[in-house]
Amino acid sequence: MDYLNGLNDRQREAVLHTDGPLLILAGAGSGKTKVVTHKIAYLIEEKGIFPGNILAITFTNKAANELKERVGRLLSASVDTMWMGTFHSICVRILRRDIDKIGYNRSFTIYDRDDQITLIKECIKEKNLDKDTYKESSVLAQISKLKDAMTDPDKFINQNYKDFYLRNIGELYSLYQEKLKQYNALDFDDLIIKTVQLLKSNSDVLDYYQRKFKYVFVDEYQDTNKVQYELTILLSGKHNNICVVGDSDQSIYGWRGADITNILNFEKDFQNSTTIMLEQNYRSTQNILNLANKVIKNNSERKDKNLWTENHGGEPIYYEELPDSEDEALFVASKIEELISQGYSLSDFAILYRTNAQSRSFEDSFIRKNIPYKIVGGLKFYDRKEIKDIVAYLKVLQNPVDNISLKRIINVPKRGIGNATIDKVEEFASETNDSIYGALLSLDSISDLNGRAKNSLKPFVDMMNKLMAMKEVMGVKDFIEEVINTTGYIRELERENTIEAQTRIENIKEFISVAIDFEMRTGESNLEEFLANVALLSDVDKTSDTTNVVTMMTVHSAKGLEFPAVFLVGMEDGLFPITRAVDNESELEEERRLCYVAVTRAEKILFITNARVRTIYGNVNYTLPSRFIEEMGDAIEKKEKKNIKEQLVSVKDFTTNREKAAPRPFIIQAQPKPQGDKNLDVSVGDKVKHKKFGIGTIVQIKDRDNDKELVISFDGEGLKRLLLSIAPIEILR
DNA sequence: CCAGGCAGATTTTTT
DNA sequence: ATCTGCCTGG
Repeated sequence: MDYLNGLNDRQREAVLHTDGPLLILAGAGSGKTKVVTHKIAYLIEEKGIFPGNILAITFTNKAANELKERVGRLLSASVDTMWMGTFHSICVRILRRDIDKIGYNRSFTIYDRDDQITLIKECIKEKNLDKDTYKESSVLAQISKLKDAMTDPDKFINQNYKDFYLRNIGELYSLYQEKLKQYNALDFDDLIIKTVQLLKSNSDVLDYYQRKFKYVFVDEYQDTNKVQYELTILLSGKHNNICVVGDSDQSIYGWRGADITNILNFEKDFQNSTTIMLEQNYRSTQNILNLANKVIKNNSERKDKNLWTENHGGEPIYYEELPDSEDEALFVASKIEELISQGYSLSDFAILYRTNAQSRSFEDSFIRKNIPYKIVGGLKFYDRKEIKDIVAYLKVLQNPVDNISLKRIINVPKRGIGNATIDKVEEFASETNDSIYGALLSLDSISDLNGRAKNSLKPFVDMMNKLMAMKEVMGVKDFIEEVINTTGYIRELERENTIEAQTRIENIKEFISVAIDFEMRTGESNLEEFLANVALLSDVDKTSDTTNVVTMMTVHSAKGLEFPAVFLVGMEDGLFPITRAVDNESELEEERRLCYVAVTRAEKILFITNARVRTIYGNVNYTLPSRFIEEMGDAIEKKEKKNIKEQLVSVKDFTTNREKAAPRPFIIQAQPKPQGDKNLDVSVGDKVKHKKFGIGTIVQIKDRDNDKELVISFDGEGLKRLLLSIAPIEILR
């Protein structure tokens, strides 16, 4: 088979350049996945490289699986021995083999964001620090930054000895790491850092991997951070056949420590490197590309490049300004219906927004219009309480010294083990330098505990011991079922007998099918592997491939994906770009890159919308269109604003005194409304008289554009939802 | 020990 | 607006 078929000159050059460092600057939609798959196939088939000598690092597991599948389709040989995965999953694989060489136990647990928060809370409490001054998320962010810079706690404390606040951050960092170690747990950052440490301190391990990985690929290189960069250098160090692919215009993870200079300095960092630019786009129409180019040109810190395509023209870019987010959602829903009647299918559409919270109004309108959809990210399956609980059980059973998980489930379902009891056990544990579970094993020697507490604890310990024994002889799926039965978790939910409990049970069943899936897919039935798999899933990975539905997600999640028709919604200053980026040039540039990513997801049709009024935290904000819309200029087709609700219910009186938007800085709090014909000054509790419903009491008031939506409880009629402007009511006062 | 009620924060993006 | 965590009374 000819692996060069169907490639353009540049792509071909990239495939053929196999030896030495190679940087592929791949614009959006320029066929980089094609290049990588063909290149790997070429290496294996034409150059006789063993798949086991190839390492490919991608941004999500889904991307890794796709890559593997696509390479597999090009080849006759099996690709199973090839290493493909995210930085995190690759590192877990390396660490499972050899982490004992740096003093951890190989059955380590991976802590996700929630576990991290619980852990840092524990640290803040233990150090007696004020939890308002040391907010968990902010402390964690700082720790993560320090880890990324490979600054160790002691060094940081010494550097900042005179600064009370920073010194405490350092102390917290130190304690946090200590506890992680004690609980035999690693957070996301640690997975990579510990791998780097392992490789640096054990030359035989390093040597093994350096020999093994003759060819190393890194995708989305613009979003790698410093530690990942270092790891890349270590792994590819011997053969030096490192091929990185990326696009600096699509670097959108700066806030997470991604370091754009990794890609900008590639040529300096790697001797004798070659750079290939892929600028021909195969995804989008000329109109879409023009728009994208026009926006990204406003960034000053970038290498100039220009995407071009042979798909001339195309549909114009549609732009629509709507009164509020509800209208925006209805507009999108009805446009989708319209396009479907023209032959599009549901899976062709994506709705992209800046923040997860925006999905709500779209969900509402889609449910109303009966359009099937799925949401990527946001309210995540794996974040549900019941799933976290089960996972916590599994984590403890696999790694009993994991105090964080143990404390989560020791009294779930309720078994009469209260906080006072747990505190006493924990105290005993720390005095004897043991884990909580270790302390529980010698229950009788904890003198502080009264008989009742011991009577509650004893059955728990026996149960856990029994489960640990069973774990050794059972497959993951069977074992999970055993856990939910033995612990009484399901029984408790069944007893509750509420709709909510029913949903939780469904979710647990879903989780079991995840386990079945895992066993089938990997042929593994090992709990450790399963847990690592669950912990390292990205949002994109976690979303089931429901086929024919509309997709909703944040722009971040959309990276690397493409859709025939894209709705880029909520394009308002203060939302996109987000407020905190508005007065910071480099953050604003990242927002602009984000906008660029959003626009370039579209193949054929792109709609851009914004809402004049957006409700945040339940209060009304007047907004201005995003500055990015200004920058798009004549590349978009601007139309007069339309009010869908006005078409449905004709509101005549309020079209004349439309509020003027406030001047920048853009989002301001709603002012008291000017009074119209009717007395707009109503409040909850006021009595009203309705022509048909009679006397009622206002129980709720919501701002609606220039109007107010009232919820009124009428005597004998129940609750009614009415618009103040048009409802035939008078206020009785 | 626990359930239910209230006050307060929360929302940028995530492996 | 919704969720979380803390406090109080049983």
